[in-house]
Amino acid sequence: MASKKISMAVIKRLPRYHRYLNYLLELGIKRVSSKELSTRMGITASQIRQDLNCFGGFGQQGYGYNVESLYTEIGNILGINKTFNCIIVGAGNMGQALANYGNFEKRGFKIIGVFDVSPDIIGRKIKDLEVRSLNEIDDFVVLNKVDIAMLCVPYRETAALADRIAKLGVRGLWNFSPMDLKIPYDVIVENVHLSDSLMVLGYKLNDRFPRE
Amino acid sequence: MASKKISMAVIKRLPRYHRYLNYLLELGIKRVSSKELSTRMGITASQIRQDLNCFGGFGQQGYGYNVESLYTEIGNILGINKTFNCIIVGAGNMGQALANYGNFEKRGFKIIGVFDVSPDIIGRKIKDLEVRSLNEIDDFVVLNKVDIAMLCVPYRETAALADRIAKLGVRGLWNFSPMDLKIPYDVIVENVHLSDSLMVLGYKLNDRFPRE
DNA sequence: TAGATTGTTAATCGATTAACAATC
DNA sequence: TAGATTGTTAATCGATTAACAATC
Repeated sequence: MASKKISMAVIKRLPRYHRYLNYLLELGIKRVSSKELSTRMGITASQIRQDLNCFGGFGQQGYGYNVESLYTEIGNILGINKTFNCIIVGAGNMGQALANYGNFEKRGFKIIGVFDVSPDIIGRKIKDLEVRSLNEIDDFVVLNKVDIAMLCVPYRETAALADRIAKLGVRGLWNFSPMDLKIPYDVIVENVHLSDSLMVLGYKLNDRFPRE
Repeated sequence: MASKKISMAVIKRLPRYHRYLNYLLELGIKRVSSKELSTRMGITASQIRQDLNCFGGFGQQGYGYNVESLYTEIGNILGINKTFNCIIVGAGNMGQALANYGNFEKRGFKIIGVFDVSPDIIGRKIKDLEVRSLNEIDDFVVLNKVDIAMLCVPYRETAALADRIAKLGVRGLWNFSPMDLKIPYDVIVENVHLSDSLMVLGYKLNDRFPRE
């Protein structure tokens, strides 16, 4: 599962394939051709075959793909069989939403700690985790080999906190602040820029349904 | 602001430009060249000029771009001077997070209603909005000319609700469920697939820091 | 004016699609 | 075997980058 040079365009489609295959699996469908998947997903069959072949020949001529094994394969490529230790930094609504969202755990993202600064929140339980003081974060990260920090703190605090956490050896940051983090450590940052997404929606709406 | 055929690649970069320009503005910087912006953003100067020229010549040879006016122009392109009436459907943690997040309002996305099914939540106040029963949603949407519905309901309920809401004339859906909505109405759907994003982070981590 | 930097065209690069031989 | 469908190569399309004349 090491690095060749798969393009990001391909990688970003993998979770979507994974979702669709999971859905087919739930429907009890055993095999699927690139053509059928193409119709369902609105992607060309060519692209599907091209994408899958980046990782190996999962299909069989004349038959198509076995849904279950393809699902498993893509899961493996995405590494959902491996576990990541995750912490949530900032237990506001967003942090709580993430903590309560069970789907991450299923995919190998285990939330082992939640941190906040507010005395009102510290000590409260979210699911089975007690919210800890941010003061404890440094020791916690080192002691528990935290892989990923999910940053749900206010804008102003994000940059400094990201830096502090990265310095401790966390390798991935999942950033919910509307800023692009620049960090002088070897860290992978994945952004969830909600307002960017909403603004794109706004643009499309104005474009499709012009006003005035 | 009607449709030519600007590529999505360009549109998706606009919010980012907007953010950076806002930042420069806050720093009190008056002018910026594509070269300088390039260094700051990690995008080639060529691309910046190419992108901006999709919408018109905002710059001036020998000078560069006026930060404030470029910021305004991009804001206009994104339509943040126009208002969208938005509702939040599902007042769980995610819905509450969105309701409490002030940044959307600033960009023209006005949240005018929050809906839920749970009797525990209906009637509670989030900011200045009382959570309404989902039963009222149909009348509310029509009466208040709702433009955008932000869908934060559980997976199982999303598809049916999206359909119901789209039928009422809502034009944009901001979907937080891990599924691709297929809706037989003229509606624009923008997805925030959090688990997809997290899985991509996972992939990058396994790729950059292989284990076992 | 000379220097800087845009707007824009042309060249390159990468990603998507088409086509088809291989093969189950 | 005949039909179906993959894996893969080649063709096309689109997006990014380079180059430079126009011009402030």
